[in-house]
Amino acid sequence: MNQTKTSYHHGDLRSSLLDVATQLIAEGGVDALSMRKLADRVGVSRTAPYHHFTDKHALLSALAEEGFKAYEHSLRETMAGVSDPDEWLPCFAHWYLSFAQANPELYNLMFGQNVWKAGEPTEQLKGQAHGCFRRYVEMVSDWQQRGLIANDMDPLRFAQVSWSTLHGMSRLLLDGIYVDIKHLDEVVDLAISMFRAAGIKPQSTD
Amino acid sequence: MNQTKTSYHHGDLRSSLLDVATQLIAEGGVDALSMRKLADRVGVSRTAPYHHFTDKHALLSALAEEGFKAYEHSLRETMAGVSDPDEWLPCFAHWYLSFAQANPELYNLMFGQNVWKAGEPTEQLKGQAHGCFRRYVEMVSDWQQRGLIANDMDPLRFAQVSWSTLHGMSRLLLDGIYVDIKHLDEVVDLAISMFRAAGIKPQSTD
DNA sequence: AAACAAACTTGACATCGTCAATATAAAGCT
DNA sequence: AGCTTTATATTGACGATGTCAAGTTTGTTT
Repeated sequence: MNQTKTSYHHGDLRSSLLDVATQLIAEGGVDALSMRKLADRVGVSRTAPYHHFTDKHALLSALAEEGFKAYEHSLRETMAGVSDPDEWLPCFAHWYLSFAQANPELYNLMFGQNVWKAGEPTEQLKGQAHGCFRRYVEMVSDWQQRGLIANDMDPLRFAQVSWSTLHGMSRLLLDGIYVDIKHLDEVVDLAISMFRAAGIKPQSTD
Repeated sequence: MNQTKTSYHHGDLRSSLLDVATQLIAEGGVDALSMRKLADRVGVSRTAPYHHFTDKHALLSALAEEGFKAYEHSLRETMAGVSDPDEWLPCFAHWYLSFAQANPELYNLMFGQNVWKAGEPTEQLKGQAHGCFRRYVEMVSDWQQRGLIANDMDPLRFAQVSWSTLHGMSRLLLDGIYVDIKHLDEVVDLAISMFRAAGIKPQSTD
């Protein structure tokens, strides 16, 4: 499993880099990842990684891509185990926050400025992220057709708002602004009930 | 207005540093702010800033604190101009996103990992942030008493969820994940209607 | 005037991302 | 087989960064 690294050519540097990078990030956050330390850990010279990633930014993007794959895989696996349609929405919401909590650094990478703002995001990455979101919109449409949420809303808009809610909660949590993790489930539950109530008109006067 | 800087002692370094730092950040983001460049720009040696801020982190925290003051000031000013209670909630929501958009780098600082995760946040900063949130919870309570939103919800929980929504939208926008700024108002409007519908039970079978 | 503390400076160090030039190994062609 | 090309890895170097340590200048207190 480990690299033999007796020869000049490593043989499988690219994936080794990604592995060790994940490990380094898990140990001390994204800031703890430096190209030099990474190369050192893999057992290769400082600049060797640059033959596989043009940039540090490119490396991070690649990690984010893997994150999106893990995201979809985990999502699919979780949802597959839920047969009761009434549980789909709450299940998704709770799963989303669990995922963020379980992979905080990965989540940061996937949705952080690191990858999206500084230096244009890869086409591949953009595609993957958009794919994730598009699939979510489809889920929303499905929920609407099944009457789980109001169907007089633009599914895209509803997806945008609800995603924002989950993303915002995740961020507040991961960034350490929201320290009160004990009542997280309650917060998520209220969010879910708000999603369900969406589209219902409050009893108006006319 | 500009520093005279003929003497050895600057006289008002601390605030000059904050001013120029704000300027530098406005020019090229937080990443464009380096202690050395900052000192240089102010016309002082590299390490002079360290007599006023123990850390780069401390500097950023101080900036974030100013951000929170600006936040409250802007909020107060905006809300003061709205007499119709029905407009309070939508007004707040739209204002929130305007603020984030108008001061992207400041917003990043106020709610970003820079200040909250890496290196413990100052007590002062924590106090200010919590104060902001506490006041928001009070606003929510007020809305409930006026019947603008359902009053059978824990105001704290509602505040947490709605803040998450607004924060999440802001982040997606600022981080460049949400590119479609054209329809932002529509998204905010749906969020508002969801806030209003919250607490109302969907017509159930029993 | 002397002592002290605050504000500021220069010098230095380790770390970082990354370019250029070079060396080595593997693969392809004749 | 040898020769060439291409992919891969290395060392050296540069400029930038955050920040410590030791010294210098100024203002303040006694």
